Amino acid sequence: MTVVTRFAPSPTGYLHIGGARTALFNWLYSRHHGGAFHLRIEDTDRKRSTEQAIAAIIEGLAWLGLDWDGEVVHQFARAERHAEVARRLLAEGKAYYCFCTPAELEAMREAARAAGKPTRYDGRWRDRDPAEAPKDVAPVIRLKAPQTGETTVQDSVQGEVRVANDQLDDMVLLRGDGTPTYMLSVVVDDHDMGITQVIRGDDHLTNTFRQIQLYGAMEWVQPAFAHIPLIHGPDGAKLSKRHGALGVEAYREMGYLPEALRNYLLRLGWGHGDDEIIDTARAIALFDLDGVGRSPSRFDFAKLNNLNGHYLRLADNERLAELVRPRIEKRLGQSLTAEAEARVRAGMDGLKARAETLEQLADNAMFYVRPRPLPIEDKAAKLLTAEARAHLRNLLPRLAASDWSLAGLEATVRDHATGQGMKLGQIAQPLRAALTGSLASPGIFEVMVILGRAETLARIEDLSPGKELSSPKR
RNA sequence: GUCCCCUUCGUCUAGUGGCCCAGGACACCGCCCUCUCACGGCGGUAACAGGGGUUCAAAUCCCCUAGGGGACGCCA
Repeated sequence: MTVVTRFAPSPTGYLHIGGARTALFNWLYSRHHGGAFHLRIEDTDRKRSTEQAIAAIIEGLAWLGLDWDGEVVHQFARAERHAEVARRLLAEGKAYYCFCTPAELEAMREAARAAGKPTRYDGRWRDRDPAEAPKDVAPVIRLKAPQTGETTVQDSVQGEVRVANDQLDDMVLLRGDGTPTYMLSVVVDDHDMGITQVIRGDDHLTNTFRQIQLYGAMEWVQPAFAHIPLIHGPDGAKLSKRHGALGVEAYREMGYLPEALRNYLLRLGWGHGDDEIIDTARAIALFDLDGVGRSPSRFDFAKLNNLNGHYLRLADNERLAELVRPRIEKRLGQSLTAEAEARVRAGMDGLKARAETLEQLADNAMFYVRPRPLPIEDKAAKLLTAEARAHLRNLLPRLAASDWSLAGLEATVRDHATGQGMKLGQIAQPLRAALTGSLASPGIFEVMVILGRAETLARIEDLSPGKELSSPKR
């Protein structure tokens, strides 16, 4: 049987990180099995669904590189089909009208809770004559669910889970205004779309029992289910905006690469032996449901950062230059000159080796593009004592005459240091402070080569007596 | 409250009765490399929630307790 999966978010907000992982697992599963992956927007809640949310979900998936097959299915557009199923159930006596008002239901739940009983609908209209119906209440249609026996889910992740049918009440299929509920819509759509494997968050596990009852009533074959554990925040509580429940676009803004996020999300809740670094091609080859764990996992930025650093080092320099340019320009407050941009490109190998995110990459690249006089960080300024500056001034004529290459500059500076009875570090560090304004940077000879002779000499001359140190603008 | 699920280093996980006085990765700490910072290499600290069983043998099977999570809508 061909595998067909789907990702079915409700467009009431951004594509959050848990949804992204659910989408990834569905995508990987279908790709692994050579099947299809569909995107269905569950917009049956008209009040909360927005176009912006739909756009955010689609953009998020596209950025993550998760492509779907066929057209996007908008659930609400299929409302008439869903209603038709409800009416059929009604005609077959497998569903019934319920004339309870919301207030009445609320009172019912209130009373049950107070009595310490489960807060379920009591089925008061299940066998009642509709002739007794109040005239001013638009009825809902409820499923006449089995009241004895039990319902079992064979879950590909959680195993066999069973619940007594008397724990489940008669769910609403069609609302008073004639629109279908989520429970009805998912089942009908999953059936009509030929979904073979439903992979979704664990929070849907208990819904599954009711959905299985609906499959039973319609005499449809049910798909296989896989409920993956939820993602929690660093403190173990449900993921909230505080920790990592941000939209994927937020991760994009923080400077993460989609391939890094994919790898991170894959390993969150899924494992394959000792493998950690798994690119997408390998993920497709390896992914299967038996590798999915059963317990919730916590979101850990430290690990994401590490992984992102790994993929940053692997990334193409041209691509990184494009990605980092707007971040640099934002810091600079103006567009990059062609010369500045050329420096960033030339220095990319050295820069990307020292960054974990594009934001850090941009921070670290600033010394290449800032106009003179270069702002000097406090710690770097402290290193530029009068004595250190004197050493740098003495070096000036030799630099002016040096061969301007990695090897040539190193030879020049080493020779100078030795001549002064100093270690290389004693001159290299002040040099670094003067040229980058910082105590940490790419190799100093690489920096000099990329900066060029004129700029290098000028930055050193900026430190001459009488010239004030420029402090960093924050 | 009712029902369901989960529980191995701080975190993500490997482990499906003997190969485990528990392996890998991130983080952390040392050392090496070294012009700094990273990278890389080497080493270290650190876990089977607790208690009962079953078995020659349990992280692995069973029961109980505790803790955590999820679901109980005319939301999805």
